[in-house]
This record gives sequence, structure tokens and C-alpha cells, in this order.
Amino acid sequence: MHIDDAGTARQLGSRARREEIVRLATTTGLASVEELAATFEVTASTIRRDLAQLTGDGRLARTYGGAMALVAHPETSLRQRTGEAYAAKRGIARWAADQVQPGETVLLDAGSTVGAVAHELRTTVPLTVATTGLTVLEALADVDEVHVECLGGTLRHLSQGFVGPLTEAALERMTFDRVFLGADGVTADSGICEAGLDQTRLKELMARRAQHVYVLAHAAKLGRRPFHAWARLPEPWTLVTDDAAEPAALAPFLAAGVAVVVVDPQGRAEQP
Amino acid sequence: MHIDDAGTARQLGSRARREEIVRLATTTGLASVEELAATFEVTASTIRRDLAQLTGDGRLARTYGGAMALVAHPETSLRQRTGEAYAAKRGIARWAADQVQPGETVLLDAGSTVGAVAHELRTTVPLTVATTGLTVLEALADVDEVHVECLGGTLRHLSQGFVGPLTEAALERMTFDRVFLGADGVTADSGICEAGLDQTRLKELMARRAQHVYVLAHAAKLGRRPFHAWARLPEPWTLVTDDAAEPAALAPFLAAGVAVVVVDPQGRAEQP
DNA sequence: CAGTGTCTTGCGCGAAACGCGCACACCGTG
DNA sequence: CACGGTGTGCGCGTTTCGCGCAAGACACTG
Repeated sequence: MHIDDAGTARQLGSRARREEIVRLATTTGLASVEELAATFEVTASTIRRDLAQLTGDGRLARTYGGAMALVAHPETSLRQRTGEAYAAKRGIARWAADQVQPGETVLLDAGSTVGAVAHELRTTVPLTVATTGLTVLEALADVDEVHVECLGGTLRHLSQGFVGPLTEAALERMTFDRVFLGADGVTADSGICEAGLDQTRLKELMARRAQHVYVLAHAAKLGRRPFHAWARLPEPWTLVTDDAAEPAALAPFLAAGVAVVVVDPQGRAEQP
Repeated sequence: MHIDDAGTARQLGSRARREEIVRLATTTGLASVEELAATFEVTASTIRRDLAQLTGDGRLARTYGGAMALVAHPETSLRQRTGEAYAAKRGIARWAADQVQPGETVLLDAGSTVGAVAHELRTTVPLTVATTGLTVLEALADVDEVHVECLGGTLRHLSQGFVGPLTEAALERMTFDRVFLGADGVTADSGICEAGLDQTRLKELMARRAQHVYVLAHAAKLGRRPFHAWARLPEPWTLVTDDAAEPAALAPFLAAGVAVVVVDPQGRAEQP
């Protein structure tokens, strides 16, 4: 013992040390008792006590000989990773998040693509986010620096989003710098296609409350008309899609005066 | 050994057993070596070998005395299972959920204990649940038979709950058969203790909107006054706590005319 | 300034869980 | 029938864990 190494010797209070343990564990994914004891120059007993409390607080999970982060990585959930068109959605989400400046107030729709935007926004702080999506709430629930307003309403189990009178009533009390909308389908002439009129009505209302309107739809959704309820969008609006989109699919939007952005999986905008 | 119990004896190949272990671990969140050994009627050594391989394959994470799922299953989050006073909260939640009849409309507060109630209510269908808690939303998001209303509002990152004008405005449009409230502390004379006046104001409002008011607080919270904001409760109300509560801690509540229910970890009410 | 209470740490001990090697049982193949 | 591969149970030494105890640090109080 009595290590005097020039390494990462720390002299900290117990609170600070525990916070640091959580940070190390979440970035590394896994941390051993021995390593932690050496790093902080305390006994393994002390580390075990720390881990016991952190486990009790639900911040870490105990393993044999150490501890691991509860979530694989703050980055992305497995559910997202395995979903369809993951790379495309991720790229779209990155570009969308890049449009947002710290200090702004944005409105996020429900849906997996918009949920990914919320993930990317975790580091754009300070920020105010209002949302109708449960996925968005989960993505930002642990980020203290982001002010989150939930609009409430009736939960649609399929889309994990809120709709209904409560949602609309809440919307009427707010306006936004930008709104990011998802869609089941999108066309140049009719706008956004959804399963029901309650959803389209809500999306129209959302679009009217923001200065900039973005519709996030990966290539497969362009020109698709899976249902017969439509939300018309106030001009101007911006369509964000991925580079799998055919020029022929983009042409109608350009002709209609819609701003079209095509991004690669890294979130960089490409020239059509 | 050679148990011949009528329980969950399984006779399986090693592959099938490992698949089953993964299934159990992901639904339960956590599985112990001893339990698994008993379930499959093999020795702990065999289970340990299974876990070693599954861990190597990246399908599970090893813990001391068992294994856990890598991704949190929608069912129960590990965070709940490992949290403080888990057994007590689970028992309280079971009893609380038993009070609810199919077809009723209930209001659920934020907090881990009330979140556990939501989990128990997954099978009490049909049902209408309104809530101010993100945990509750997550617990019921995938249950189609439960109608979920989110009250919305400003997200408190610490408690994972919603507060503020939006929440209160939504509350004024609904009433409920029962409301289940959590608490940071609870006393017989002053009621519920919380960190801020916005929370106590909301809890008072919630209590006034329901016919039956339940306060769920495990033994450690009784008589505790960690903060200085208080929510007074309209008589009559019911205090639900666990069997670790001292009779001396319960006496003030009984004297004040509060209905007191003491439950064991299985959710059975005990006689004080 | 001494007394008291709280919080934290290090240490020692017994209990629990671990990995490893060995022996045996089962099964398909040459 | 001999053979190797696989899976299982068991025993043993090792590692890790959790708990109780005592000592030090610090704040508060009379």
C-alpha cells in the first residue's frame, strides 16, 4: 500500500469519489474494485461500500469483483440499434440536432427518428425541449441541463406518443424556435400521412407553433401513402432524408418549393 | 438432492437450458445461481458454467451470485430491483394494486414505489391510469389494454416526475376513483413532506381529485422531515407501509384517525 | 475548550461464491 | 468394441464479500 504513484491519485470526499466512480464506470462500462482502490488510494473495503451504496441508489450494477454501468452506454439503446434503417435515422438525427443552438426552445414529435434527435441533443446545453413522445422523455430524463416539458395527453401504445385534447391544450400555451416532426409517410402535395385524424390534427398544430418546421423521414417513407389521414404543412418547411433517396422521389418536393436536405449516415448534408 | 418437487422441474439439453436462462434473466432482470440451479435441478457448478459461456457470448452480464440482463427489459428495470428497500416497496405495491378493480380510473404519482404499483397493475385490465410519473409511463407503455393519460408538465430530473402549471391544468379536467401518492417523508400532523412547494401543491391537488387517497411510504419514511414543504391531506386517507415499521412510529397516525395498513413483502396486510 | 454526535475509513474475520481439475456417464462414429 | 467429444457432479484452494469494531476527522454545543 501507500502508493505514491504519479498516476491518477485523487484526494476527494466520499461524495465526489462516488460520482467519479459512476463516471468511470459509465465511460469504461466496467470497473474493478482493485483498480478503483488503487486509483483513489483507499482500501477495497471503502470501494465496496461505495459500490454498495451506488447499487442501492440504482446508479450502478454490482458484478463479481467490480461494478458495471446499468445502461450499456449513454449513446444508444439496443432497441434503436436493431431497428430498421438505423444508420439512416442516426444520420438524419445528427443533422437535425446540429441545427439547434444552445439556449433555444424546440418541440420534438414522437417516433424513433425524432427520439434519436433527442439523444443527440443531450450535449446541446442549455436547452428547452417540449415533446409529445415517450422516447424523447426517456432520452433526456437524466440530463439535468436540459429543461424538459412534457405536453401530456393520451398515450398511443403503438407510437409511444401522446395525443388528444390535453396535448392540444398544452400546445396552445407555447411556441418554439424549431419543431421536428416524424411521419408514417410524406408527399409533396398532401403533406404528412398518419394513421388517424387525431395525430394529423396534432401535427398541424405543432407545425403552426414553430418558426422552423422540419420533417424527418428516411428514404423509404418518401411518397408513401399508407393511410388516409393527412396533415398539411405551412410553408416554408424542410424535408430531411437520407442518401438512399432517389432523385425522382425528391423532385416533387423541390418542385413544390420545399427545402430538401439529404444527409449521409454521419449526418453531413450532401449536394443532391 | 434429486428433488422431485412438483414445481418447475425441467429436463432440458444444455443449449435449451441456456436459452431459458437468458429468457428468465431478461424477463426477471436478475437471476441467482441458486435459484437457477433449483429450477433446472442441476448443481450450481453447471449453472456457473452456463453463465460463464453466456457472458462470454455477450448475452448476459455476470453479477455476484447470479447474472443480469444486459438490456433492461420493459418488465422490470434493474434499477428498481436493486434499489433501496426493494422488498418493502414491492410488497406495498402489491397490496396497493390489489385495491384497484378492473374498469376503474386511478391516478399515480411519480416515484419508485408508485412506479412499482404501475408494474403490478399491468394485469388489472381494463383500466385507466393517469400519472405524473415517467416511471409509470414506462411501466405501462407496452400494455395495450391499459388506457394511459399523461398529465404532462415540467420534468423534474431527480424524481422523474412532472410538476407545474401544465400538470395542474390537466388535473382540473379529471377525477379519479383512487390516487396513490409517494412521499419523501410523511408525518401524522403535517402530512407529506417534499423538497419544494410546487410538488406539495401538486400532491394536495391530486389528493382532492380522488375518492380514495393512499400514501405509500416504506418504514424509513415515517415521521421523517427531510425538507420543509408540506402537503396537507384531506381526511380520510390511508397510509400503506411495510412491517419494518415500529409500533411507536405508527401510533401517531392511528391517533390522528388515519387508516394504517402494514403489509409484508408478499403484499399481504398484517395485523398491527 | 471539552463533550457529543455524525460520518468515514481501515482492518480482521467468517461466510459465500468463484474457478479449476478430475472422474464418470452418455452418445455417435469408425 | 474402442474411441473422442460433450456434459455433469464433486472436492479443493482462492477470491471476494459483508459485517462488526475501533479509530480518526469534523461540526455543533454548552
